[in-house]
Amino acid sequence: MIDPRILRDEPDRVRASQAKRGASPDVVDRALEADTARRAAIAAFEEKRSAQKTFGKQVAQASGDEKQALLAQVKQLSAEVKDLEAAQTTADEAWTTALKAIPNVVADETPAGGEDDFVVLEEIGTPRDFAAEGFEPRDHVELGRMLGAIDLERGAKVSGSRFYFLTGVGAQLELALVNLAMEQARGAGFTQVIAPSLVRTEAMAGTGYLDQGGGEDIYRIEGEDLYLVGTSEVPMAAYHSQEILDGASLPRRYASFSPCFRKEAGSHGKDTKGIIRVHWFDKVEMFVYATLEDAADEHQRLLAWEKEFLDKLELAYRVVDIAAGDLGGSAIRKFDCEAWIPTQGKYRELTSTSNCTDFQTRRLDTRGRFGDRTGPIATLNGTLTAITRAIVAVLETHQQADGSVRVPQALRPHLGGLEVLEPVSR
RNA sequence: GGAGGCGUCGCCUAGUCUGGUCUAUGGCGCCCGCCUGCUAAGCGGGUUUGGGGCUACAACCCCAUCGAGGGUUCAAAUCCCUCCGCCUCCGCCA
Repeated sequence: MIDPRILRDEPDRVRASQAKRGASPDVVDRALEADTARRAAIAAFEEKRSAQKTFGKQVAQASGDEKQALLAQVKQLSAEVKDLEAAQTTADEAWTTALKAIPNVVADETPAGGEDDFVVLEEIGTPRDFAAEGFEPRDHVELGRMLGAIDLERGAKVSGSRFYFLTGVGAQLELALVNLAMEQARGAGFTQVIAPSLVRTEAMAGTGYLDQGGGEDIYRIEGEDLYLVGTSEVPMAAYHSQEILDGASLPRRYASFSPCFRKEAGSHGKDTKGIIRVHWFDKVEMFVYATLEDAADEHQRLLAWEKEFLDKLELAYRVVDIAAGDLGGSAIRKFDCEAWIPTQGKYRELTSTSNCTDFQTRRLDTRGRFGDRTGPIATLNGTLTAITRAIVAVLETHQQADGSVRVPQALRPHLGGLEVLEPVSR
């Protein structure tokens, strides 16, 4: 949730942000009304409660008839306190609901508009010209089959559509990518984490995911208060919930591995072929707790680390500044790195990094201690590598005419020195 | 999964049976000051968090906060219920 002070003191800033997202400003006024009502309810309750407490002390000291007389008087007061407390609770819940309905206030730099209004910040590398090389590129499905790396048929047989098995060099490739990512993260001072991929409602709601379309894309475990996470951003955001972190310890950087589960409910018919869009994949995610002042700079650093990794995979990609309407509700700004996918003839998202400022920490009750006071802190997240999409980009980009795939230099040490993935006969 | 025990303001801890000066005890740690060639020791003071009022987001006043949420009561750390977590034993298992 956003800072209530911004809502109170600068409601127009919030309205402007809503406009930039292409969303209604009504939520702002509803929240302001709820705030006024809540504060009135608090004042009413506290006044009566204070009177009740004073009375209670007299009761404790009195005895006999005097005590009975006091008890008779205070009984009515007690009933009033109870009603006012209930009213306060109701008003407070209404306020929280209204406040949570407001997405984060987007950054000034964030482009206005929707999905198609992104701004390309830079293009790195040059897409391979297969025509000039004299052969037609195979897509990752065919390459995966030839290499014995990806088994979609059996994935569908066992688990249904949008599932896969990684086999042989495919499995090796995943572990190599994970190791390369973790190695880089470790070198940059990140704490490596293996995070739980099932979390409680509290954690899932804290990141803001349940508010976006009511969690349509999220798997829930039947009969239990557990959700399967779509990213380890969720457990890592909840990791320090209800904690006060030493301000001097910031930024705290985590590189977290976890499987990710997504229903992909809203993407029927999209990317049905291959492993571009699947119900489950593994991912190494960077997650950072930082000061509010440092958050924008840290966001750039996360982007730099993402680029460093894509450079190691020797991919052609571009960096995109996502428009306000296409941001998650938690983020004020988001950069995607999109790699060139030869057989699709376009750039596809491989990594994504968001600056969520204090939006998540407010919900999850994570604060910082700065000297003798406590204050809000920021969270940021960024993909180091999402395995399936990395595999797609690597296979398609580095394929050779005979269906073999050249292994990028940086990956070789993690594949036992393997320089080329060769087709296998099955 | 079964049985039992436990959860107090950074850490440890008193208090819970017998509800009411608990505005929660004491120790450790930490912070400020005094003392002191320096350090240590000693002495004095301070030290949960959130919210509301008023305001300079100070001071001050008030409310809540004893794992969480309900309930009983004039009054709950204390009694009752539900949930969560931890520990011990048993069962099961990678």
